[in-house]
This record gives sequence, C-alpha cells and structure tokens, in this order.
Amino acid sequence: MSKRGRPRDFEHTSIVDIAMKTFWTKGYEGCSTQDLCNDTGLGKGSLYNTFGSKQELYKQAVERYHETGIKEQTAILESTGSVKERLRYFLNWGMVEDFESTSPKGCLLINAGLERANEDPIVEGIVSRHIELLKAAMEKIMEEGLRTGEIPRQRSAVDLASLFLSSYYGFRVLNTSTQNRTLAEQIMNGTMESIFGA
Amino acid sequence: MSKRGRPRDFEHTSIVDIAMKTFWTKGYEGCSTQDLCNDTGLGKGSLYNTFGSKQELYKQAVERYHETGIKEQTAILESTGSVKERLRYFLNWGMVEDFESTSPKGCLLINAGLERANEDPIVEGIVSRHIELLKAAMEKIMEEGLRTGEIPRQRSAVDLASLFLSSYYGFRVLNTSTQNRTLAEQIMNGTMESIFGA
DNA sequence: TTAATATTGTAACGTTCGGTACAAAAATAG
DNA sequence: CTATTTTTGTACCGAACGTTACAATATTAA
Repeated sequence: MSKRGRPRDFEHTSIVDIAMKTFWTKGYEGCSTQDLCNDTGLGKGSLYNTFGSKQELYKQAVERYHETGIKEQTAILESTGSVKERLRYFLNWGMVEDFESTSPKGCLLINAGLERANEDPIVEGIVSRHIELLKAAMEKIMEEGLRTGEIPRQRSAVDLASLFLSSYYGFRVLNTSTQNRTLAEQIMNGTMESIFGA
Repeated sequence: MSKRGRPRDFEHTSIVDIAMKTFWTKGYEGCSTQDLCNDTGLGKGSLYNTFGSKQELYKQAVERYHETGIKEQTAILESTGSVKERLRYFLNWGMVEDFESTSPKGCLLINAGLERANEDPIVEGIVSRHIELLKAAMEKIMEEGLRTGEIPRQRSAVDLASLFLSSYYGFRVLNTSTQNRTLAEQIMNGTMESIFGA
C-alpha cells in the first residue's frame, strides 16, 4: 500500500549523485540552485520540496561522496596482494581521480573540508568521520606490514598511517592544483620509499 | 614631478593585503565586491578604477600571498640549526597558521589551487610556481641532510623533498578541515620519523 | 587662475541569487 | 465517481551580484 498523492518521478539517490558532481565541479558557492536544476532535470518546486535548501542538498551530496568513497578506499586497502602493492594501488587510484577521471577532477571531500567545514558543523563531521575511518584502515594495513616484516624497522602503525594519510591528501591537492604528473610520480616514489625503505 | 590629477589616498599594497585576507577567509566565490569594499574601506569607484575586476584583485592577492609566503618558508628552511630542527620548525609554522593564526586559518594558496586554478591559468601559474620554489628549497635542505649524514640511508633528495612536500600540504589540509591537534601531532611525528629514522 | 586630469563616493545598471507561492497534474482512498 | 494528498512546473519575490556611469572633488601644469 503506497502513499496517496502524485508519485515522484525520480530516484532520490540519483539526484544526489548528480548534485554531488555539480558541487564537486563548481564548489558550494560557485554553483547556483539553477545549475542544480539544470543538471538534475528537476524544477525548483521538486528540488525544494525534496531537499528544502541548497545547504541540505550539499550535505547529502557530501555524505554520499563519503559513503561511496570510504567503501572504495577500504576495499583497496583490504584487497589481496602485498601491503606494498595495495598502498601503491591506493595512491594510483587517487592519481586516476586527479588526472583521468570522467567524474570531476580532485576530491570533493577535500573541497568540502576547506570550503564548508568551518561554516557547517555537519560537513565538518562528515569530513572528520571519513578521515578517521580512512586512518583506521591505514593503521590496519600498516600493522599487517609490520607484522609480516614487509615494512622494515619498527615504527608505530599510527605514525606510519598518519604519514601516509597526510602524504595522500597532499598528493591529491598538488595533483589537482598543478596537474603535474612528474611531481605526482615523485611523490608516489618518495612516499613508498619512506615506508618500505630504500 | 608627480602625476597630474587627484592623488590616491591609499597604498596599493595595503589594499591588496586586506583583500588577501578577505579572499582567504571567504573564498573567491564566497566573497562579494561589497565585502571587499567594506574590508578595504574603498568605494567601488576606487576599487574598480584601481583593479578593474574582482578577478584581477584576486590574482594580485594570491600573488602577494605567494611572495610573502615563499620568503617566510625559505627563510625557515635556510635558517640556522640542524636539518631536523628546521624541518620540524617548518611543520610547526604551518600548524600555527592552521590552529592559532590571527590571520585567517589555513593556506590561501591551497584554497586558490583548488577553487580557481582550473578556472584561471594565471592563478594556476602562481600556485605551480610557488610549489616549484618550495620543492626546490626542500630538495636543498634534504641534500644538506644527506651530505652531513643527518638523514640516514641514502635516498634521493628529490624523493625526500617530494614526500615532505606532499605530507606538508596534506598536513595543512587535514588541520584546516578537522582542527584535530592530536592528528596534527601524529602527522608531525610520522613525517619526521620517516625522514630521520626510528 | 584656469585648464586638464585622476580619484572619489554614490547611484544606478541588468542579471542572477536562494527561496517561495501556487495552480495544474497525477496519484490513492473511499 | 469525488475528495484528498502529493508532486510538478512556472512565475515570481526581494536581495545581492559584479560592474558601470558620472558628477563632485582634489590635485598639477601652465
């Protein structure tokens, strides 16, 4: 027994997906509600009836980006293969996002963290949660590497994960800002070397 | 013999300095020309007579940020003290900018790189130039550390500098986005340890 | 002093902003 | 069927957007 009244003729998640890419490309302040209507195909009536405000739609877009992103990232870190292979693949995945993505270039979560975390505590919460989860997954794989001896010289998994986390985010920022592939390769090499030794 | 006509009653660089902070706080899209007039004390006539457009003022603001920033940064990297002390001080300087700055929090150059580098080739150029100069200064100090033996195990200065560069920018982004001091300390430790050994 | 010139503050320009009002449309419940 | 409910597209709201126009102002050159 479904609800009374005219049914919606769109999928909530599909709209959030599209809006996510619009915000990702143009930023929060840089895109208008009209842009969102154009890209999603919704009229303002539907858009405001469903989401209430631009800010609320943005939060849902960032939340969705976080959810799909953390799944992809942990899947890579927990996949088969050596620790070294998985970490290199992780960086490579980020590099594809920055240089070859059919989605917008760069990382929406970074943009949201810098543009909106200070203005919107909920956005801040999503970003912080994502980083905590990602860091935890990194600590796990570092522990594995230390246990098996793949990572030489005892250092704490927390320190290793913190380094890899920061280097990863710097990598993404530098890639997006400069589109410099040579630098990207050097960062990948420098990061891998710092963990696995010369 | 000065020019004919009514003289300006403001200093060009002072205005750029103020505008820099306004853009830094609110972002390019997030601040209006009225915001810039309010903060600088200039009327729209003067502002447009002097700079021509919001975009042009933004470029000058980013350029000025770059100039003052690269001086500060290279001064730290080239100061007296051990390589380790200088690198730790460099990270600490960034941390102060992110947590305790009386200026706006975070780094305008990162914001500019992410928000405007894709839209404005001149901004892209400033950001890329800054990063190249900073990386060169980092390579120099890494060479010194390798030469004196302060940095153990031979790795290339380029790889070391690339790692430090990316970790530094990730550090800044994570600090600004999450305001998490514990994480910041862990990143500092992880980064220093990865260069100087356990 | 007067002519020329540059800067100033203010008042607008047309456009776009985020958001709302509301009637037409499309479904279910009875 | 009719009544009710929900979504839809469109027209519109006042405010703010980046930018321009321009007369008043303040200076120097002659």
